[in-house]
Amino acid sequence: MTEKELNTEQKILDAAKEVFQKKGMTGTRMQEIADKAGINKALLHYYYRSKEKLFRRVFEIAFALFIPRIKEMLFSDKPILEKIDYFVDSYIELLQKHPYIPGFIINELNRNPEILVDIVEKNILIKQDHLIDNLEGQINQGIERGQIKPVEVRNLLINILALCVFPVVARPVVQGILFDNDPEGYERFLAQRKDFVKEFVKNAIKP
Amino acid sequence: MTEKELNTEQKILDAAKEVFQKKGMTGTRMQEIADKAGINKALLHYYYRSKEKLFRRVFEIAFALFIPRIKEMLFSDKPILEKIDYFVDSYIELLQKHPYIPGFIINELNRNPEILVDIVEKNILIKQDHLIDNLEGQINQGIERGQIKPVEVRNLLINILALCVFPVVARPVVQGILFDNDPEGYERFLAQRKDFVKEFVKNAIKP
DNA sequence: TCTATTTTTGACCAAATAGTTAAACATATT
DNA sequence: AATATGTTTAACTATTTGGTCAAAAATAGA
Repeated sequence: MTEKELNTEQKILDAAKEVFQKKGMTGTRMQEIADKAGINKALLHYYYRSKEKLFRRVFEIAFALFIPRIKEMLFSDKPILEKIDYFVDSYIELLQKHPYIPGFIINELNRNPEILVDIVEKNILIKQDHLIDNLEGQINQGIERGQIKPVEVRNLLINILALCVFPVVARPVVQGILFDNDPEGYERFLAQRKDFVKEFVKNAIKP
Repeated sequence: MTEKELNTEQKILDAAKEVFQKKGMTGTRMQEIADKAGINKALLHYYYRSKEKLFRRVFEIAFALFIPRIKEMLFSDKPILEKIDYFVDSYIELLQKHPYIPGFIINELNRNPEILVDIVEKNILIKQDHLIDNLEGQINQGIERGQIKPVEVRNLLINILALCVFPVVARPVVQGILFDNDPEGYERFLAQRKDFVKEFVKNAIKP
């Protein structure tokens, strides 16, 4: 029945997310996913035909989760300084909710960059040219009005992303070396960082 | 003979570096390393006893490569602003020479954070407490002298690292989406970034 | 040159792993 | 109740994989 089918299908997908995102494509065993979902291994192949197919599904869902905020950053028409505040706040919040995903995406795309080609193909949002034109316009407006100093769009965008993503992705190293491997201490650090990042970026581009 | 032994041992290590750093521990096959080294698979086990041991060796060497610059950043006694310039320059240069290593380290530590414990144990440099005391002192000095605004050491340090490392680690995503998958374009972008990052950081902490 | 030691190899093994199949089970339809 | 359809399982297969071993080849020492 549809009710039950969706349940099992969803249970599999949830289990697959958990294992794939933590151990990566090559580090994941189908048996572990089956165990975590509480079902037989053959059922995995009944719903998703192969490991690769299941993996793609998980990857696409994970990737899509981080698209909307980027899209807002690029296309919404808040003034630039306001936009930075909003983006940093909501992106760091999202990252705290899904800390494994960025590392997962980065790692898997490094292993096989082709995955992105397929995704871009499916996603009209990021397929279009002139992706950054709108944001660039807003930045230029800010410059003309003397609100910020001249700054190249992509450099700025990447810097903001870097400041948000890096502490989550490199957590084991940073927590291990600079925080004496204390998870609670690192958690407090992350919570406090939102404001630091916002001020850091805005100061950096202040005229 | 020692001459030949070192040669084979080194050939294996070089091949192992290449494969492990690109495909990760779980994605690597011993056979592939043997092929790349041009030797029999059994020889791998003759020189390094197991996949795990060979992997550890590769990981430790890769990790150690990125220690000295961090050490300089923490312990040398240049004034803070000068130090930032020097660190960003030399770190980005190092990253361009070894673009696969940071992603490799981040990924493997995510898979198994225990690795870092062993490494810290072996490395007196990063084992010591009060790692950041010296840098903190220099920052406080800069603040007192009115050269920079008040800023928390770890936040600043992590921001600098983030700005250097992220564009290399997340290259497939960023190049794919913001640079139309053009490697040369991205290469030019990276080359030009050194100066942008230095100015960005120094502006961010300007009083 | 003869012998001992080290290096290298091909053949092999046991365990793990993605995927298959045929049958059992459950559910809906009539 | 009988049948058809969809779901789940246990058992199995073929292949891959890390690792071993005994013998061959190369090298060193006498």
